[in-house]
Amino acid sequence: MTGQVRTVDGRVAGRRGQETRQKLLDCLREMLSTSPYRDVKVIDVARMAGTSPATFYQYFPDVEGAVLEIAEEMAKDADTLKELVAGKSWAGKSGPTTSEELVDGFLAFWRKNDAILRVVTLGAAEGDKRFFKIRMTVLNAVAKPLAEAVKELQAKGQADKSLDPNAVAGALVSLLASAAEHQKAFTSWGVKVKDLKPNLAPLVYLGVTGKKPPK
Amino acid sequence: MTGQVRTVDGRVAGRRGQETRQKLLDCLREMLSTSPYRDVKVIDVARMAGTSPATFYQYFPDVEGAVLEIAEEMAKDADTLKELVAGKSWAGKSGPTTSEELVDGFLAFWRKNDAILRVVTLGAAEGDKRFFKIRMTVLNAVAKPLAEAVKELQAKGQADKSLDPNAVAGALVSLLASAAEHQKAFTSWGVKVKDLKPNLAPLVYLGVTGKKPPK
DNA sequence: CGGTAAGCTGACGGCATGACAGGACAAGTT
DNA sequence: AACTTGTCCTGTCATGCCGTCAGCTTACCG
Repeated sequence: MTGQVRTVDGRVAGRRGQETRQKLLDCLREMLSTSPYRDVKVIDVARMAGTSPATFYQYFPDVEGAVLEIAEEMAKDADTLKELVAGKSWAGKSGPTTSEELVDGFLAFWRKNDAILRVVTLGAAEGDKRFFKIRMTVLNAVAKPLAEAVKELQAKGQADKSLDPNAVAGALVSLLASAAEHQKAFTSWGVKVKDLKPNLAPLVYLGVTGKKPPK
Repeated sequence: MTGQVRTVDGRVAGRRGQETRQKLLDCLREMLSTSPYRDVKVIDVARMAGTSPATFYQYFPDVEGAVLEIAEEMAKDADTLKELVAGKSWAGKSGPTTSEELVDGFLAFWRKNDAILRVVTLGAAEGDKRFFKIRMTVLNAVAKPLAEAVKELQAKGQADKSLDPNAVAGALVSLLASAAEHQKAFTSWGVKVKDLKPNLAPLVYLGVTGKKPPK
């Protein structure tokens, strides 16, 4: 099914090898969250994992390759984000609740993976297709069901039909991603972290339904 | 007034020196837009500028230092973004126009400086205060006047007072920044680049005024 | 024309990269 | 216990970039 884990030179990795490999990934992850991406060196990761640079190169072609690995793992995890929107109702009083839970869940996910997402975001912005794809996987977990919700509301005549559902959903997800990545910016605008959710949620509701949230 | 340009070892740069310095900055800028940030090396920049690495280190402490220089230049330029919002009306038919011009102007600015902004965004996300400050300067050029506009509308009773004007303005600017940086994502959602403006503008209008744009 | 400061680079030690061959190790076989 | 086999790790090496310095060249000025 899933091809076995292999070393760069084609050998199949056994139990011990996979452990080392995993430890390297863990250390890299740790490294990414403590130092600037540009300064992450193979030798530091190897040292932290109690092994040598040569070992690192047995399992990964370079730092980027290992980062991609971590990112793909995270992308799988992003599947759980779907639940935040799929099957939820935007009608009546439950609408604002749906919106709040979406904002909350999304911010939590981003915060949990912020270091790796930073690198993914950069890679995607730089035009790297592999990183772009991973970023889309994460965003789509929310954007796709969100676009569906908008479509449904439009069909029922409860939302502005002149807007492209995909564009609206995409914009809202972009907003959430940006807000999550740069929470500090909001702090400097005088918006406390705990006020982020109550302020973003109405905007999401507004975007999806096109009308003010009911009190 | 503005302290003269100085080399790393304290000498004042003369005409010729400033030219070399500028050429290095130009080449670095070029480099940033063609290769991943992580792979930009001093030696490549120097080679492109027809000089030696040692010369680079005369004018800049490292790559990051030079990038900061470029970014600060751009931040000054961002002052023009203020005109997009300051003194503009959100009432009646002019509201949607204001919104469209804002989206258009902002996207254009971002596109023009996308390479350097990518790095600034990364630096800010990584917690580097210098990059964070520069990013805030750019965003504030739009966010500050936008927050003022929201405040005014709230005072006139034309907008929802339960929302924090700073939060709303910040969120909208974040949205624009994210959309600008990841236009490709929208393409992959089936939203063409030329459809970006007509789809983002109503959202901005909606966020600022809290109501649907008039036809 | 000589003095002074600016401007540039060759050269160097130091460190990261990336490849390889060979030794250590675990587990099963005879 | 000796042997075999395949996995796993590392010492070592060539290469290339980093960042610094001494020293050479160039420009300007009295």
